[in-house]
Amino acid sequence: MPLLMIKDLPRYECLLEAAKEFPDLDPSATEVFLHLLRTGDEAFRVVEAHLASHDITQGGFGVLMALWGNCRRGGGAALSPAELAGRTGVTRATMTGLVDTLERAGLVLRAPDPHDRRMMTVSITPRGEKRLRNILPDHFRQMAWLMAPLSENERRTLVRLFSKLLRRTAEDGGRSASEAVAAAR
Amino acid sequence: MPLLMIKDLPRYECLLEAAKEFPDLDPSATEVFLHLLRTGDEAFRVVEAHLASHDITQGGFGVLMALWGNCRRGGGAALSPAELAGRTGVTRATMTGLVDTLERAGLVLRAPDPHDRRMMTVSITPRGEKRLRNILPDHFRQMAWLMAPLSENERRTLVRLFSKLLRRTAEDGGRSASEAVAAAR
DNA sequence: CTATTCTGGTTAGCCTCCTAACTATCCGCC
DNA sequence: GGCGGATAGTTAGGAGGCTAACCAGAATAG
Repeated sequence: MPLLMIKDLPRYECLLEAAKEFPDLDPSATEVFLHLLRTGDEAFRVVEAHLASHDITQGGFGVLMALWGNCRRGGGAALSPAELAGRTGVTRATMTGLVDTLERAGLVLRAPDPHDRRMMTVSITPRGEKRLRNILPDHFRQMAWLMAPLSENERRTLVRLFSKLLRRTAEDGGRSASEAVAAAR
Repeated sequence: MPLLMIKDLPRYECLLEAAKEFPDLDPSATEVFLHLLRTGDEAFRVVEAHLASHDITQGGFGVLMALWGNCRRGGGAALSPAELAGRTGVTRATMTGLVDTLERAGLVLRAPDPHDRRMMTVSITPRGEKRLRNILPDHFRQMAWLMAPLSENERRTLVRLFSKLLRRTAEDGGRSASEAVAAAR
């Protein structure tokens, strides 16, 4: 999510002033929105840099985690590309490319599904699992380091507020947020 | 920031269990981290979709906002690509491509700098400004809609906690977070 | 049992983003 | 005044993301 808007977040007074010209501008909403995107982006870049030092991308890491997690919780050792795409929030076409890359690196294996000849199964290789176990401890430490400034109470608060926002984006099923905004006029 | 980890955030009990195997895993830190990335991603996608309906990308929008904002606050009507790259948090190489696209669409104009022949100046065209004024009201409404579930108090809290996290990622100047993590072992 | 429709994976083409290298220009220093 | 280092913009090459279109196989309708 690089390049969200501007790197230096505007001061609140600037937002108040801009709101005079744009009556639709809600200063506090804008401020928290910009902070959210900026903070998410920063956190994302930190872990992305860490993963890059282990020669793996965010996308590849997500796929490996999905496979490994599924395996560990007894869901079977393999998943179809469509299932992986659904779990990682990416299109099937993108998943093809990700699995290509991972397969080239020997971290993952593609095999035809014996029951349905349209389907493939993707499974993590021992090498992929080893790579993952190599990355994870640092990865966890990094998340802990990033969140260290927050007390347990503050963390609970954040999760609660995030959940509120996630319900917002998830709500109104087929109706997109744009439509909802348009309808509110 | 698409594909951050997994679409369905793990339940807290799962994190507690995983922490038994990985002593470095801080369950509450992991939980808030995942929620942060997920929420940021959702919010990002919402506005991205809205901007796409106006035939503009996040990157292009950021550039236009930087130019327009700079102009409005009396900083002059034009900025150099390097300056734009700095403000939007993108590399100079990326900015070349973004300005290319915007120039093709007639929203922006490139001109040589009269004082320094290495430099270019990028300025927003009337058409670009018109496009922006066309987008902004909906854009502001969208941010307000997304943040509507939060009270003013909750918004203040969020901004305060985000600021804490931003200080964390910005701190330790040259030293990267990875190194800090490594040093903490 | 055939025809239509649906579904899974891939391909093609585009955009954004990156790093690394290159070119042109400016600047400071001897 | 000229030479080396810094700086601005671009180019080249790669990866990830998307949509749209395609093809093979499966499911369903009649």
